[in-house]
Amino acid sequence: MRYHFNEIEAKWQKYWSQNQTFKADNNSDKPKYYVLDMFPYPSGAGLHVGHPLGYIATDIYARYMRHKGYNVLHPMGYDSFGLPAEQYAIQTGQHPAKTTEENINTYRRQLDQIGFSFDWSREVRTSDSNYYKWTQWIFIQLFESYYCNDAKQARPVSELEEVFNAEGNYRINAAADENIETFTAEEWKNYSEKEKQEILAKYRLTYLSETEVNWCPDLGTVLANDEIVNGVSERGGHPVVRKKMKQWSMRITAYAQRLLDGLDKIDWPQPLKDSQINWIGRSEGAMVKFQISSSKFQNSEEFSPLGVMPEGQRGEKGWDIDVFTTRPDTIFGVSFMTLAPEHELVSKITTDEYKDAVEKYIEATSKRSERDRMADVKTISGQFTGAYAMHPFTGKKIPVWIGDYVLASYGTGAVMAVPCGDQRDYDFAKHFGIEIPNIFQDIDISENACEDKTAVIANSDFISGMPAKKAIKRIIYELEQKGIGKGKINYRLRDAIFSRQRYWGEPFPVYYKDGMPQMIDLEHLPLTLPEVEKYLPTADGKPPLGNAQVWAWDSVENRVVSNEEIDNKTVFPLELNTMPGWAGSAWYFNRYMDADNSDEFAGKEALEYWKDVDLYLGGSEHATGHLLYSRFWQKFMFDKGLVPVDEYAKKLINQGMILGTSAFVYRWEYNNEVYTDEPKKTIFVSKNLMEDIIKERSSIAEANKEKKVEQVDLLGLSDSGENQDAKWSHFTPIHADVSFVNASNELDIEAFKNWRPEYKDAQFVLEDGKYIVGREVEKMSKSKYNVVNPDDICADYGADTLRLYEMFLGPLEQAKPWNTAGITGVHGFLKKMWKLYHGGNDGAFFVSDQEPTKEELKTLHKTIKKVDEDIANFSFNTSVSSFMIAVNELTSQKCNKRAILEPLAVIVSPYAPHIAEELWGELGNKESISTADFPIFEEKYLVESTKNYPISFNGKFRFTMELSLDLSKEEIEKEVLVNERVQEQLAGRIPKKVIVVPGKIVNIVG
RNA sequence: GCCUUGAUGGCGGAAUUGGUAGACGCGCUGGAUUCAAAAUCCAGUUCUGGCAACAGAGUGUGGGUUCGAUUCCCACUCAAGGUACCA
Repeated sequence: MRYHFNEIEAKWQKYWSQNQTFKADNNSDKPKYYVLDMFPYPSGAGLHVGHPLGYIATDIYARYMRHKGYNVLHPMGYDSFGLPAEQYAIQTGQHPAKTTEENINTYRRQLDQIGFSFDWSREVRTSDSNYYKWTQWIFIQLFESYYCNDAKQARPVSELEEVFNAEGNYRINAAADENIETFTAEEWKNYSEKEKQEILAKYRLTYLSETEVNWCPDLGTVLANDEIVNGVSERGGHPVVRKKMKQWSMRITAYAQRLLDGLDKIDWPQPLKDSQINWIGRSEGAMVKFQISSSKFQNSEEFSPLGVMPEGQRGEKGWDIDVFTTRPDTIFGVSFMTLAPEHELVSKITTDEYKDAVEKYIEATSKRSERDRMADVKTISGQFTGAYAMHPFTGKKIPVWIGDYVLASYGTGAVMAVPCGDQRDYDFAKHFGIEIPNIFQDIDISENACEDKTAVIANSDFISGMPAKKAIKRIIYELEQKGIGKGKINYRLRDAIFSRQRYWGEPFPVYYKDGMPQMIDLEHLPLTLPEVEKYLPTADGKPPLGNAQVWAWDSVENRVVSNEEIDNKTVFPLELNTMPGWAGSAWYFNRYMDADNSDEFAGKEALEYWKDVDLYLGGSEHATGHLLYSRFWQKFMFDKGLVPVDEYAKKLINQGMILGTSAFVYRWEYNNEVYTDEPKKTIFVSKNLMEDIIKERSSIAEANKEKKVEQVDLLGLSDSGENQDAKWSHFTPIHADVSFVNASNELDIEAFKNWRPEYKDAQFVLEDGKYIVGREVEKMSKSKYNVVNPDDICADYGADTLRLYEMFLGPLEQAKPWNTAGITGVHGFLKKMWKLYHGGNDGAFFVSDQEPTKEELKTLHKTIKKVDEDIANFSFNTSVSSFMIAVNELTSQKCNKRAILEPLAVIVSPYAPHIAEELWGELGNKESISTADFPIFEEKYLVESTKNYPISFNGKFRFTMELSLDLSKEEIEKEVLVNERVQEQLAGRIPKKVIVVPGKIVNIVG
């Protein structure tokens, strides 16, 4: 019987599905183990061989843990809201739900044929209203919560109101370290309901605010910074402008410190932790308040009396500029201040004299996106405002400038400029001829600023002579004494904008009464997406939901009604924005624990049982998106007592990308000037030929250094005369679809010609009658025509071969190129393994019940040991090697013993489950192999009595000697020195020293 | 610039705490089988010299520690990923 993988695989996939073999139980005496993959967005292109890599690794782990006696949860689902389905809907008018459904079906078919042990009964889809009902509910919980800095956790907003009623917000503000205007209990009670709501919004964990965003008018949506390249949208290249919009935001900044601290207790890759640490960007320093003079006061050098700005000189209330600095010790080096052009004080403090210039400058900078400004480091630009601040310690007048090197979004959007201690300030000062006072002892600043923190401070009054650390402490103390500053920890992390002007996302459970947002009660959720005619923004610039006819909330009936009823006093407009892509993925791992629950996002018992993810696997590209937001939501839900742990994934591994091997053909282009009248010819030159030509050309060019080489006919195409004047232009590499190329890089010319009409009549210049393509490793992508489809691999070699080969390619965490040619190796291994069990007549199944030999047991047990270790280290590639070694050895031992082959099937089964199930069945077992225990490694089978010692001379290996392992150091040395070959090597010399490491090596130093 | 990761044959990669570098597979070369091909099997395959035994070199570069370094330390080069006027 031959190894008919297609039949075997179909048979067992059907068996697993019918018997629900991998359904996980929420109640079990076994210990739990939760293995999670990052769920995919179901794109229209389907899976390529890069996608299942991580799923195969987790599937091996899940199956292994089942063999080891764990109750394993291994679920899968779809992150099914997203832009591509919406773009497709805009183009074709098809409802995104429909295309999404179709894509999911394709994904499911593709996943099923690879033989994953997913518990599909727990499937989640973020676009399913039974799921997003709970996403909406979590949003409401965030709205109803604020971050209490005393308790260091989220608390109900109702508690905050109680505090305000009792004592105002003085104490809360002091703890929160926020710039929220203070009020007393009395004042609070006198505020209108609307005023109260506006104040509470400043504390809620999700809130509406005017946010400056990257607005793309053509796409009708807000773009994230990384969706903009060179000032235009990445998708389509449309212009992008900065625009203020009312948006929902998530107060993730409240959790900045806890998100940092939490990293210490989870086993995640250090690079990933580093990028989160970077993203959060904690820096310690101080806030300092600089008072601004009134525009009338312009004349003298200093304000007096020192430190207190006289009434007549001081600017209006609220004109003070707060700055954040990490180097308060350099404050005596301040010679100017710079505000971001967008800073709210700019228009107020600018004097009449400079108004025009400042407006012009702001106009010029607003045209550049923030990212643009940051990318362009070299150009120094700025404008003096005419205003002056007072130095808090010297009373000196400090000119206030604006400059686009200061970013509105970091710190307070203003800096105290210390040109001697900061290179950017230095360059700015040099450029505009501003004074550069030196406040460092024995440091030359004539060329560059001194950013070295070990420099001693000088010329700085009471901190002169102090090292930085001490000076910082002292300055902060003095600032606090004067009441114009304090120590402060600043974070780079910004609150996350949570609104999108798109259709295919979760609707907010929000309607607006008097312009104030109102939440819809849980019992009326889900609030499902309305039907719209067009998926584009409305003519007046509203999001796509603005096209919906039935999108108003009846607050009495508690249901969605037609917009026409808004005139009615109890009917209100619903929110038109939808939630961003990361909303649904920020908590899905909890839903898997109890996916069918319709009363709760997940039941308490299920949450208590599964608790957290033991192993989470996915790409590192989610480091600062999904993996940060989901940690934030988990911490919030933990604070609310909704989940039992505040970090949801104990261990995380980033799988490396599988790269494609692109194929290139080389188009030779004639000089267009010569061929303006001719129909353009397309000639492709075979790779090695092209390389020879290039080489030859450069050597001809070398030989004729002075003469210009213009008329060279290296291809011999000029015989007809028509190409006599052909000038060299160059070779253009063009992607050819990899399916046209065989293993020896030979192009199927006919297939290529039929690919595109413009190649129909192309000419090919061959070598040895073949067209050889060039190859290059790139990201696997449809646009590079280097995508390899797993369907083809499964059909040609089988799912077990695909699974083994993906693991065999290299370490899981490393990026590695795919090359289908190598797949015959692992496929051959499976065939060889099959043969071990089918040594009967005509390849019939045949195993014997004889006692295995010592050698056979040794092979088996060293393999068990290796695979145990490899799986613990996620080193799946080396396991595949050891399977090959085992099968090679057993084959040469002619082993057909049940006592060896039965456990062998079990250890292979996590990797190649179909063939293992089949062999397991043939061995006479009635249950699925997944119920079998993993064989136990026994040391006794590996114990050796002798060792082939490597004998080295001066560290250089020469030959081996077989010696008993019972020998002592001295005995080994004795035996070695009397050996003939050793004597030969020594040639009469007496060794200085003999190093003997029993069981390892002998090294003779002479 | 900063942070992170990496660099080993023609290719993918292996080498547990420093102890025989190149496991395993692909590819390639030769052979068996076959009318032929596929499939299968056997042998060889880091480089240089040599028929061979063997000798020399060798894990990005340069230094160091050590009896012994792919492994540890220092400096550098290159590549990939992340991030960026972060005050």
